[in-house]
Amino acid sequence: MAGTSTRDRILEVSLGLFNREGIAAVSTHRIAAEVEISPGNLHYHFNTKQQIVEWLFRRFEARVAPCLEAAAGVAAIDDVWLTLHMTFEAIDAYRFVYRDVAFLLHEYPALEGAAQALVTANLIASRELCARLAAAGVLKASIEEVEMLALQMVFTTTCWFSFARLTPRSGRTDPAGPGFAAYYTLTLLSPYVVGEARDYLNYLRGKYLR
Amino acid sequence: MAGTSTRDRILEVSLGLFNREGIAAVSTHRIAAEVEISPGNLHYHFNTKQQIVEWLFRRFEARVAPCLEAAAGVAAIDDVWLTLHMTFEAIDAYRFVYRDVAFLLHEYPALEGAAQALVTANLIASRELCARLAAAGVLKASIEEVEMLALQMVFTTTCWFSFARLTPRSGRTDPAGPGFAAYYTLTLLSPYVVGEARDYLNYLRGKYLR
DNA sequence: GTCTATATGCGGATAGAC
DNA sequence: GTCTATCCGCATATAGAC
Repeated sequence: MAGTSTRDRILEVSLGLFNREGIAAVSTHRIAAEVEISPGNLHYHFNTKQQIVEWLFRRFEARVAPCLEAAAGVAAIDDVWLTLHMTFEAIDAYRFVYRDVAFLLHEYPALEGAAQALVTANLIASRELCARLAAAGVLKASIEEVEMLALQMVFTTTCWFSFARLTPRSGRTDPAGPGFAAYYTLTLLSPYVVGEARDYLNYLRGKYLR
Repeated sequence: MAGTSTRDRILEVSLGLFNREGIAAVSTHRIAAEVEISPGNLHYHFNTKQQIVEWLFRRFEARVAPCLEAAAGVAAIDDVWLTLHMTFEAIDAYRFVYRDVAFLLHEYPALEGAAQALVTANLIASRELCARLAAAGVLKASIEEVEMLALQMVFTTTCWFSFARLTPRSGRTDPAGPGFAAYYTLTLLSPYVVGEARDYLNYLRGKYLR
């Protein structure tokens, strides 16, 4: 963090603030103060707040892309486990994006297309993941069931952290962490998993519950 | 709408604007203009914007309560169908609440407890719904599976409409409507439903798909 | 209950010196 | 690249007449 450019520090700090408090609640003055530069200097690097948001969004896309690639290449339950973890960690790192999506898209309409494209890409990758598992005999599901499973997975990756904020932190398992999110998603798959793969899946799920 | 009091008209109009554009994007001036009264008059009825939001939130709670009661009293697939419809219509009518939850709770911390309580109540009702279906032999699921099913149902009712906004409107089925939301939720249940109840459930699901 | 007029503050963005 | 100082506009909230 010491040798990084001011520009990068602005992005880092903005990301942290946006994730914690939401885009709407964080002013450019606030960002400048946190980076320990003047508002004028902030403006030198990014003319508008929107530009900061858009840069962070692009970084988010770049961070998610390999997750989708990994998802589309899955062949066994183990890969699913790995993929889910990658994906949830990426989304958690940029949770400001889905934190208040409606607000984000309303305020920055330019992102609407990109956001929908991301969900669509996610949907395609998840569909592919399910189809491959079905082809490998790990999953037993009709075309329609695969379609719905993919939808369930994308819905979960997109919205889980928003939801987790509303659930009471009960005991050991924290639903707001990537671990529980992955556990939840594996559970969606479980009714359709057959044979010994199912035992292994349940073993993995058990590990999350501790 | 003609004979209603100014106070009620303010709430009605605010609800509409909040649902459509989000709380953050709607100013009190805007509300006053839409109701066709002066900002000063608006202030006479509600001292702060927060008061409007809190009143609407209480109305939302009142609207949801009977849905939870109905859910906890379910005994057959038909009742699930009815309950889901009621619930999604209620949430759709007050969709501003979950539209940008994080923002809502950050801006109006007083609502945080109430919002979490609502989710908890929803969780209890959904758990009861699943347990009753299991007892009636409609559902075959372990305790842990019932727990996860309930969680899935609550997650869906809470976040579905936020997510639907991100999906491309493809052809006939509009994922942003209460109908598709109910269809989606029934699908979550389906792997655990046994016997002729399953056929009936699939028949119901088919109706949504047209 | 309803209005007009206004106070107050904050957030985004800019100008211009160093 | 970085600063200080400042403008502009909007949103919340208020004062006081009718």
